[in-house]
Amino acid sequence: MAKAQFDRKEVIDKSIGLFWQNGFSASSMQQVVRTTGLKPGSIYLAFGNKEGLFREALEAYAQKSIERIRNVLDTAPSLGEGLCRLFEAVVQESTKENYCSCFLIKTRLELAAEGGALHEFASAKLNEVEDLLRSYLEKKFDKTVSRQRAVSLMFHIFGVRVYGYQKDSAEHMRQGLREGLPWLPWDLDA
Amino acid sequence: MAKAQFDRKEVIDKSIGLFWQNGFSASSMQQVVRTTGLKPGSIYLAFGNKEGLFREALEAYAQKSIERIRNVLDTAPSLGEGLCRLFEAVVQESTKENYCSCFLIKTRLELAAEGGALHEFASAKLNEVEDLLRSYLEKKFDKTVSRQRAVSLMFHIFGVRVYGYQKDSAEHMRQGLREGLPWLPWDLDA
DNA sequence: ATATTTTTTGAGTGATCATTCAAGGTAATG
DNA sequence: CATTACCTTGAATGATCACTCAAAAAATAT
Repeated sequence: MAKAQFDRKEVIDKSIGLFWQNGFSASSMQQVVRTTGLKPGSIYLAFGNKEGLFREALEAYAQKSIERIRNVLDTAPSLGEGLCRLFEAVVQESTKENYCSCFLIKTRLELAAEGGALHEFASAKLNEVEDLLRSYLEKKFDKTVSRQRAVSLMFHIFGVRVYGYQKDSAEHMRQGLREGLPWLPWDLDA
Repeated sequence: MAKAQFDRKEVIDKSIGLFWQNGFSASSMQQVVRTTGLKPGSIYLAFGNKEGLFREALEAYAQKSIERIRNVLDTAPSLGEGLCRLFEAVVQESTKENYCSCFLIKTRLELAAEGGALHEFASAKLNEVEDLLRSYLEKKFDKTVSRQRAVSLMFHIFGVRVYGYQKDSAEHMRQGLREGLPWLPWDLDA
């Protein structure tokens, strides 16, 4: 039995880069071949088809994202400060050269029409993020407030992810976040 | 001189439907041919290429959207109530069967990578919406507050547009909007 | 009517799409 | 070493892509 000669994680990471930037439709398998260095046959044996590879890439991205949220919230001195740090990281990310918003959000929007598995998967993962945030909020607030604020947090995540394409908008976004999330300890976070 | 035999507005409207739902890359010119009933030659004579048609469709969508915002805000009994009505309309829209988010937002996300004219155009129009909202806010609030709240309104618009794909979430979204936009007169709007 | 100008038609272009597969290579097993 | 089992290779497939163009039709101008 010959084992796969390529590093699967590496291939997935490169695929995340490609699909995240260009989306599903605008990424061709020939680009995947160029990006990963694999030949078509190897890709199809390992991942089935374009959707299979995209799915694994999206899955890996989602897992990393959710882990990062958990990690930041678990290590911060308080929930509020953790949330502020998460938002600051998203704002920071939007200032980079090749800003790409969020892979999950882009997939949710791009692939909603065909109602396919990828759209469902992206939606499920975004819901998972909301549930996670709510579970953290429920440590400090009652259920009703927690649910409301979880939705509000998602609005602001989506908001920053879309707004972030505007150049030099980081400071405006920080102001907007303070306006909509006044219950977070923005000033402690210096 | 023969005049065009098709109704340009009608063709644009049908193209809006197609491109809004599927995006640029996932909409083929053959679908455009089927949707509009025009033959390829006529389309290319009238609009140049796929990007030209997409651009006109996006332009028409943006104009309609901005006009609608103006209209609602001008006819409402107060600015706050007008804004509430706008949000309620967006929430309502998300409950429909073939919900498609917002054509401008989808374009901004889909076509950011190539940095092309269409991404720039969508971004410019979204900025125009923000400027419009700010100009209305400045009638009631000072410049600083108006700018902050305009950003906050955009966050919530983007938020609802992305969140809206979740089924049966209208009531949750309304709660989330109250949470993040407490300065709006939600209860007067019954 | 006739001439002129513009539009419509729809088959056809070469390029690129996702995907396949037979042949050759490589590693573990007996 | 031989066999087995899996992997890689890369040219080839048919479909579909955006787009073109010469000829027919249609509408105005004279």
